[in-house]
Amino acid sequence: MERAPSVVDVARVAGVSVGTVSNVLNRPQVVAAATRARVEKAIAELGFVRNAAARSLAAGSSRTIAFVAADLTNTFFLDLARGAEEILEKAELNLVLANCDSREDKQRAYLDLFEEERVAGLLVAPRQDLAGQVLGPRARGMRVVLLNAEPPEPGVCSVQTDNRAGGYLAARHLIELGRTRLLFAGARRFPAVVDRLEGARLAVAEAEGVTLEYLATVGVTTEDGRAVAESVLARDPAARPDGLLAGADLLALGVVQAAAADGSVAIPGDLAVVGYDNNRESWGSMTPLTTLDQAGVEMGREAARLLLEELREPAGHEHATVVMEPVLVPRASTLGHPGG
Amino acid sequence: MERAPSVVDVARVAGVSVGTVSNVLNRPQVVAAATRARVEKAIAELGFVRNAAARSLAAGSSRTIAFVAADLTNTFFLDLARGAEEILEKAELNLVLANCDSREDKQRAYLDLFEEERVAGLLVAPRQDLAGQVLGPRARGMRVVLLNAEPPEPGVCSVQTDNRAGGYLAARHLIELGRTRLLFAGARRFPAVVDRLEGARLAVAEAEGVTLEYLATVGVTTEDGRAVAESVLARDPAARPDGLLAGADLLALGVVQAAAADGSVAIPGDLAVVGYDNNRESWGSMTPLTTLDQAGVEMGREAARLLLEELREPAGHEHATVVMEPVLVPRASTLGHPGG
DNA sequence: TTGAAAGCGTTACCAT
DNA sequence: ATGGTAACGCTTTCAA
Repeated sequence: MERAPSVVDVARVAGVSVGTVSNVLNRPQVVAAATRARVEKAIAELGFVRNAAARSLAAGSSRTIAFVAADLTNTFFLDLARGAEEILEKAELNLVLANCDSREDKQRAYLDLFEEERVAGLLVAPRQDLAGQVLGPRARGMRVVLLNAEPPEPGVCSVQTDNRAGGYLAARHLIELGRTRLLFAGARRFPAVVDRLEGARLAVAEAEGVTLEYLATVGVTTEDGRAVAESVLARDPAARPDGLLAGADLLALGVVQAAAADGSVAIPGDLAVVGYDNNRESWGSMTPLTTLDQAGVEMGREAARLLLEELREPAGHEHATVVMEPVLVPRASTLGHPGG
Repeated sequence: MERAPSVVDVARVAGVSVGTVSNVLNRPQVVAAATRARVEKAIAELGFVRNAAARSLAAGSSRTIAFVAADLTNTFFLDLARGAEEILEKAELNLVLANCDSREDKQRAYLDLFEEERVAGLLVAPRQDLAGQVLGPRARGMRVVLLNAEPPEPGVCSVQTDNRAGGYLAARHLIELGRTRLLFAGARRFPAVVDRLEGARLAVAEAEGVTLEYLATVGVTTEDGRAVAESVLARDPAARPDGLLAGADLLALGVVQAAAADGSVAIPGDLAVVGYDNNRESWGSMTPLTTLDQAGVEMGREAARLLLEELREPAGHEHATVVMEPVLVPRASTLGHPGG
């Protein structure tokens, strides 16, 4: 356990030069079969493992991509990671993950870390109000693709979903079900939430006799959802909404849970609820949630493709913003029980 | 964007030697305030960012720890990561994550990757039947601590939960509620599941007139749970169990979902269900799940502490196996509705 | 307190 | 097809 064996040890044991060892490692075709065998034998005997640090230092480039995610507990982010991994794997690139836990300081720290590590590229699904943090690394030459966030300035690739369309679809769905008093709950500090609200407004404007109200929440957690339910339940029954658009699934889940616990508001009977995210964490919901699916895996794939493109042609690369359409997944929280 | 500025650029601009630059980076106390200021100014001007590869190559040690997880979609693993991060952060160590998606090849690949990267240490929460994969890296001198898995051989630290105790607690809980026909469902290829079953057997042996039956499943997913429900529903009502011990929460969740969809078996009325994991993904369950919580965050902390210890005293380090006690979290799937 | 120079383990290039 | 050698960017002696 002295010191890990290096290429020079391998070279010595195999009776060849270090250049040849490097060749069997990187361009096996150019080395004679017999020599290659000797080198491979030496590698096995010594238990030699390449030193990636030395490698990327000498080669001037790393083979790993980092994915910095705002919150990995939301399965949407993990779907993004999976999609990206799938594409990167084919390009023989590795993907490592970092979880920022929705904390500004962690996001900053991980971005710094990966910049120091000179990873080949950065996939960043930031806390939406903190997308600007990628500007520094970008300016210093890092390749970065943003996911699920508005590019803070042109010239950075991104993959987003059309949140306005999502909001529109959600509202339309409720309107088509005959709901007329809609309530949108969410935290305006998230740009995505603002867009969804706008989309919902659009759908309401197109309809006759439908109203839309906005209820501000602190965040978009289950707890925030319970607060929304409380606020709704506190109202005179006649003044209650009959359709709820939640800024996120967890928020919707909180509402559904609290409503069930209280018992005086039936879902979807009295109140139809639409979430957003298709977060697996809410899949087990008492009343399966109608939601907007953002096709996370496909977004991740797309982001990885964009990044690969930028890596391959650093020069003639067109910065693109890919916008994907969310799709409505109707379930019991608006449709009622499967049997009915 | 030519070439990133290096310490020698900084040194030139600041009018000092590279050694001095390195000193302000690593041992700021030893350099005169004035010089330090000049260097810091140069660093800011140039937008210098340390190269971690060069750093760990020269210093012979990295400042990052990798966490290789079998399946990050299970929030338990993310809790482990959080706990570890909390401790490592204080030691100025970074934590990067890798998701193996329960795939043997990915787990292998990530272990290889991090060994090549010469990370300072490895935290591995493997697929339980693949804990042996850490043996290679260990033998070559990597510091590794296993989480949630039996050490494949003595001499490797690990943090586990007492699965027998968990199984025992789960069964005892059902027995105390008066259930007498217990069914344990799970996949025996997971050592943890086997232990839980054993624990359950123990509790049953202590009780009068209680029977325990084992039902093999393919895995421990929601889908497997639905299959379990199907199998139970196919039986003559008199031959059905009245208490179910599931090998994991998702499995339990599937049972609950399928039972609700069918409607002929009330939970917990006809069948009380206990899960295992306290997986957040099942928190929204129609019937909140009674489960065993494994204190993931604390396990993560403990693993990180063990790893730090091993890093600090490579020599006189005692390999430890820390076993933590799971705690029963009783909820509606065994107790019935909160109001009743 | 600062400078000079020797590595760290690999790749890449130029000879051979 | 193979060998020799100069980088890569940093840390770490050791002297001054």
